[in-house]
Amino acid sequence: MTAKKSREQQKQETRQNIINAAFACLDAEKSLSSLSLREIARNAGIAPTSFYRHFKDVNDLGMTLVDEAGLMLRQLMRSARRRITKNSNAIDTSVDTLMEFINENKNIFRVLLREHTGTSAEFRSAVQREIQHFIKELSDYIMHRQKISQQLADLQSEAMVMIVFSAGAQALDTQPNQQIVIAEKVKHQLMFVQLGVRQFKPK
Amino acid sequence: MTAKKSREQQKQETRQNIINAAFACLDAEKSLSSLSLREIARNAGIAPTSFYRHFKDVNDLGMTLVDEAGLMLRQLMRSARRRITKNSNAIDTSVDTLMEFINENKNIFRVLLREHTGTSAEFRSAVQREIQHFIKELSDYIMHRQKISQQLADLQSEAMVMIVFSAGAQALDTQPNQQIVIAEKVKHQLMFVQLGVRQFKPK
DNA sequence: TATTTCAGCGTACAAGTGTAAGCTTAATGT
DNA sequence: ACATTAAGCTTACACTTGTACGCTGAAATA
Repeated sequence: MTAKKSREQQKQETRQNIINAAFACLDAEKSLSSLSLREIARNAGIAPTSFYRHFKDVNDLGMTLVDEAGLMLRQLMRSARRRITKNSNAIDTSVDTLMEFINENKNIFRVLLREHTGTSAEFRSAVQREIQHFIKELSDYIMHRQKISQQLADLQSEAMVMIVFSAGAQALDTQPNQQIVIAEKVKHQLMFVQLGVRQFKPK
Repeated sequence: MTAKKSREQQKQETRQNIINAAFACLDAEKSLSSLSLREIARNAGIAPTSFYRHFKDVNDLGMTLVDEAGLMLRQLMRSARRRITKNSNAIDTSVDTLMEFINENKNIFRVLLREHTGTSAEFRSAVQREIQHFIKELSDYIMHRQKISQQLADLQSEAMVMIVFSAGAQALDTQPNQQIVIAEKVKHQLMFVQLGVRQFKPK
């Protein structure tokens, strides 16, 4: 049986329904700016005007979605790093982890990719911030692992993230068998960057 | 005085007006999918329904815009390569040329960036095609210049283009003084890739 | 000169949008 | 026990959208 819900519990539940409905709507052919409040409400099973009880407007919801997506990505990184510390290749493990994430959370990754170059300056800078976090964490890891300067690690990290995200964008529109090809390609390209940095400032 | 125009001339002129109006509309906060036919018509100085005399729908116009934007980018590459062959650094010249282009044709570059991850699969693959052309031409140049295998040149070229485009995206939302920093950053990152490839397959 | 063609226009309509105003009803506070 | 609060609903309104239909007038063709 379903427990009786307090008012606050119920509200949080509805709020989460809205968020889930929005992520579900944000597929290959819907962006935050082309997503209507009514459409979200319909999918969340509430009346259009009830939306306002939870968010100021679609922009407000959008910021929440971006934050949530960014958070998931950072959590992913941590799990990937945990998988690495054995004797496995860091690049391979990271790429495989991210590719897996993208496939299992297509719409979440899509939000970040799409709004990164989207029509809302607010969303763009929010995504940019999330990506910077992503880069920063990788940079710290690289700096510690490869014993290079922070400046160099930042450059390497950013280059790598840009390459990986671009590959992710490709993967979103690609069948799983082709995705393996993309993953291999990316691993080589990341290797180039790593080797290049080592060469650039030897020891 | 204005010369009398033939019907065909007049039609082409109006068509071009529509294209120009559309590019003008596609600023920081308008994408092809959020751009309405009526808005374009308004800006082109024609009645909404007159639009149909020139394009089947906004999608049709969009494909034309993507093609045109891609063409400009390829022409740019050729001019950049012409500037290189002296004794200047290939990377520096290419980056500077592209950055210049982006600043002088913000909306044109924006269309490519935005529709690359946009909500229309048709646009996405059209932009992807244009980028592939871009990559291919750079790859040929690299292969010839650095005497490496085509496979390696393709990988290097793609990595470089992804890095440069990402930087371009950043530059679009950045003041000119900060753009110089971005340009310097990109040049280093491209150098990493170049050095890495050389290292990966020495000679 | 008479006929045909067709770019551009005005009108009209159905569908979808954001959101204001006010009601209902059940959980909460006193 | 009663009063208050607030999530969710229905209704309503002013807009914007794409596009079907039919007209006009001038250029092209015969």
